[in-house]
Amino acid sequence: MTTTAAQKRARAKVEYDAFLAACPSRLLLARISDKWVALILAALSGQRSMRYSELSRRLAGVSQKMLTQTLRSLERDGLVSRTVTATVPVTVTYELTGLGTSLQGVMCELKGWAEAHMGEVLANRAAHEVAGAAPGVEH
Amino acid sequence: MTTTAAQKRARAKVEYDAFLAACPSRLLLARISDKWVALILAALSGQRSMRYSELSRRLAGVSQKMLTQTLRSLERDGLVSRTVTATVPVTVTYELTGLGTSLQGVMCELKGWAEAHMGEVLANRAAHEVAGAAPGVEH
DNA sequence: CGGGATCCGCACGGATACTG
DNA sequence: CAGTATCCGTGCGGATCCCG
Repeated sequence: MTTTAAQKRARAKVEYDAFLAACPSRLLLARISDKWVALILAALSGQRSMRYSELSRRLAGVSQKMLTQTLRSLERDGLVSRTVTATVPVTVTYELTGLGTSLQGVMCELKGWAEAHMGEVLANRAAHEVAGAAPGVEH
Repeated sequence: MTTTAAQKRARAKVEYDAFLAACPSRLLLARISDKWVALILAALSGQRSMRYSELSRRLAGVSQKMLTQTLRSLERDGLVSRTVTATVPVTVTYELTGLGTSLQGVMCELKGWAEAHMGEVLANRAAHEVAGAAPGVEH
C-alpha cells in the first residue's frame, strides 16, 4: 500500500548515513565541531596540564556538564589524558596526549586560514545582507 | 532581590559569547561543521559546476531545505557562486569560487589527518568502551 | 526544475541540585 | 574539588505542501 516512495528515500538515507559514519573526515568534523573541543584543545596546548577548575575558569561560560562530557569524550578518544591524584581535596589534571597535540597542529592551520580569509567571508556576508535587505530578526 | 549570582554568570557568558563571536576560528568551525557544507564543498571540488538536482542526487540523503539553505549561506559567504539560466525549465548551477576552492584545500589537510589518525582515535574509543563495561542501556 | 514556507521531533546543550 | 543526575528550553534539521 502506498508503495512508499518515502521508504525508498529512507533506505537511501540510511545507506548514506552509513557511508558518512565510515568517513574519517566526517568523524573528525563531528569531533572538532563539538563547540567546546576546540577551546579545550587550545587551552591545553598553551599550558602543560590543567586542573578541572582551571579549565572551568579559563573557558568561562561552559557548564560543568559540557566540560566534563567533552573532557570524557576526548579522553575516550585518546586525545587528552586524565590524571587523578588522591590528595585531601581530590586533584584531577588534564593534558594533551601526542595524538591530541597532533590534532591541535592541524587546528592551527585551520586557524590560519580563518584569520586570513574570514574577513573576506564576513565582508561578502555583509554585502549580501544589504542586497537582500531583509529587515527584522536575522539569525 | 536574590542578588542573582546567576545573573553574574549570565553576564560572564554573554561576554564570553561575544569573545567567541569575534574569533575567526570559531566562525570557520561553525561554517564547516554545518553538517552538509563539507560534503557540498567536496562534491563541487570534483566537478566544475553542478545543477541543483545533480547535487541533490549526489548528496543523497539531504533534504531540499538543508541543501538550499546551505547553498544560500555558502553563496552569501562568497564560497560558491550561483548561476541562474532562464531556460524553459529553469536551470541553476553552482560552482566553487576562488575562496571556496581555497577553503576546500584546507579541508583536504583536515581530511588527511582524519585518514591518518582517526583509526587510532576509534581504537582508543573502542578500548574505553570495553573498559567501562557498563551493562544495560548506554545513553 | 528549483525552490519558499510551514510544522514538528528530537538531540544538544544549559541550569540546578546533589554527592563522595 | 570534581564530578553525577535530572529537568528543561532552544534550535537544527527533516518532512510535507505549495509556488513560479
